[in-house]
Amino acid sequence: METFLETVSALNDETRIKLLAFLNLHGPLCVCDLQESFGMIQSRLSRHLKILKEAGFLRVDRQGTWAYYTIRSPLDRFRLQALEEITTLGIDLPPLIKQTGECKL
Amino acid sequence: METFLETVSALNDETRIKLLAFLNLHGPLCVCDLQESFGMIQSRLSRHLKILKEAGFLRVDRQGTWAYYTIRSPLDRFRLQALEEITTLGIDLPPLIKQTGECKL
DNA sequence: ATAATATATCAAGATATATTGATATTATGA
DNA sequence: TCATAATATCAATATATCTTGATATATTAT
Repeated sequence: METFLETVSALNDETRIKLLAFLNLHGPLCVCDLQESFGMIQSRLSRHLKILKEAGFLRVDRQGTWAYYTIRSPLDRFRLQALEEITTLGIDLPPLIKQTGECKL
Repeated sequence: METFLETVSALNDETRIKLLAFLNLHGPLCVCDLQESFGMIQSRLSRHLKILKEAGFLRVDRQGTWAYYTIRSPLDRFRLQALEEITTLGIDLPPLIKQTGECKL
């Protein structure tokens, strides 16, 4: 119950649904890439990414000061089903803006 | 997106998860049966049932003053997956207290 | 029509969640 | 060590959601 509610609660936000769809599409991205792509302030992104991570959807890999977020693999059954559902929604996502090398936002 | 969010939002509450599990187990029940079984006040139940109904999980059949709520059938894919997930959670539910004939709460 | 029952809705207060701007943390490089 | 860049966290405010008690609606029986 606890876990299910945490999963569902994490999904209960448009921003986070878009982040899941976007990361599912574009693989590991650092916060500043997402910041650029979504035109969203950093603290807001960090918060949502943390919620998705703690709910078991995302994995973080740190490389220096960068934090690369990815869809966690393997996802358990229900989280995977939710993600699959999200991919069928035809959500329109912003274009990917990826920093090459340094970020300097 | 709209629909998905409504579905997820409906699932984002412990009371509603229990109601889904309970109705899935015990078939059509009227509000006063649920009221007795859960020891919950009527306005609270009505509200949660309405949310579940509007999110596509429940169907209501009116017979006189009674309103019988059931899991809607067929459920679409994701809602069904969510319900199946709920049934695997081993949630402990109250015993069913069913009114025979008149209700008179 | 009136009374009684089942359910729905509303208003108010309580609690949770989201957003923003500011500050803290951590790692890198000069 | 100091400065800078990337990320995380915090405090304040705004917004949404839940709960309760009161009231409204609708149906049945008298």
